[in-house]
Amino acid sequence: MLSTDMDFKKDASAGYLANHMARLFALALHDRIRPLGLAPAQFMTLLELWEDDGLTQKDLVQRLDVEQATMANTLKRMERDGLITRTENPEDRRAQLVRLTPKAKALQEDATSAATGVNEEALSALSPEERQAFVSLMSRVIGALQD
Amino acid sequence: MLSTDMDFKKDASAGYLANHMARLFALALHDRIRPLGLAPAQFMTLLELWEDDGLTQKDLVQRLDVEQATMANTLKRMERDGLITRTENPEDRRAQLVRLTPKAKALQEDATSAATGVNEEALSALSPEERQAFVSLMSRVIGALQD
DNA sequence: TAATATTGAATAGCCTGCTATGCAATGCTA
DNA sequence: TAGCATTGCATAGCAGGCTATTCAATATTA
Repeated sequence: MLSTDMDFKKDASAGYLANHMARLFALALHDRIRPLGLAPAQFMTLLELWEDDGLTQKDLVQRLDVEQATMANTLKRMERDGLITRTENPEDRRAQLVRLTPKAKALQEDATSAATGVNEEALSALSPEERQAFVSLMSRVIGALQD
Repeated sequence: MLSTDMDFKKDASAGYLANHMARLFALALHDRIRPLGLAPAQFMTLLELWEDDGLTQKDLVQRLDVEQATMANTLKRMERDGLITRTENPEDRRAQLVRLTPKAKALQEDATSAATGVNEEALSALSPEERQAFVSLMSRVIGALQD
């Protein structure tokens, strides 16, 4: 009996595994940062703003590689939740500067250690060399998919 | 200057990379199967039904590791799109048997080769040994996150 | 400089995750 | 067997992806 493309084994498929793994990561992160009043996409956005407060929506779109509409919705929820404010941009009246509230600044330590905890849990079964290799392989696959 | 958890580098974070990679996989798959009238979650569901037609919703939930409500919505869209029908289960009137339409059966070859193409594109920069290692590492990380 | 092109954001609409509820069918047990 | 617990699904509501569209502000250029 010939083997064809129709024999598709999801448990050996990189795409299937990537999706499953990402869902589990998101769930684990969600569990840990929910007590802080944060959702995963908000955390990712905060990572950039903790580093550089006062970015524009466009800056965030480029740094996080999501669509502009996705970021617009995330920022709307973050504004609703008191994590950011938007202030006028003196250089361009179309764009606004996204600024962290004191509440958002205060979350940095707890949120980053929650995320570090998720990574440690996920990688707990891997040796240091394997962890390094895993991150490197994912980066290369991301590169290949971005062409 | 002390290094703390507050120095969180997203490009070295397994969770961030997993999310980014999964989004790129999903986009690539979506592009390739859109002409077939399929969306990614529908394809995943079809993979199980091509293998075993006549599963229940509960079977699909267990095999694909998604929540029951998620699968209920996916099946609703698949029924709307003429990919499945639901027939009475003689053994349990609560559950129905999900059956493929001829249309869905006819998509198997094209859809699986589209997915195979995405995997090949994604892994194109990796050696055969690296591809093997990558799949194995993802499986182990999934296992660690499932506890 | 007036007309046109580009750019930054907002909005609408869809898919796919999730949690929380509720309901009907089935199973168990006192 | 009557009552309670469990199970299979549907639905509501939300987050966060996406595309497509629109609008106002800015930039370019004829």
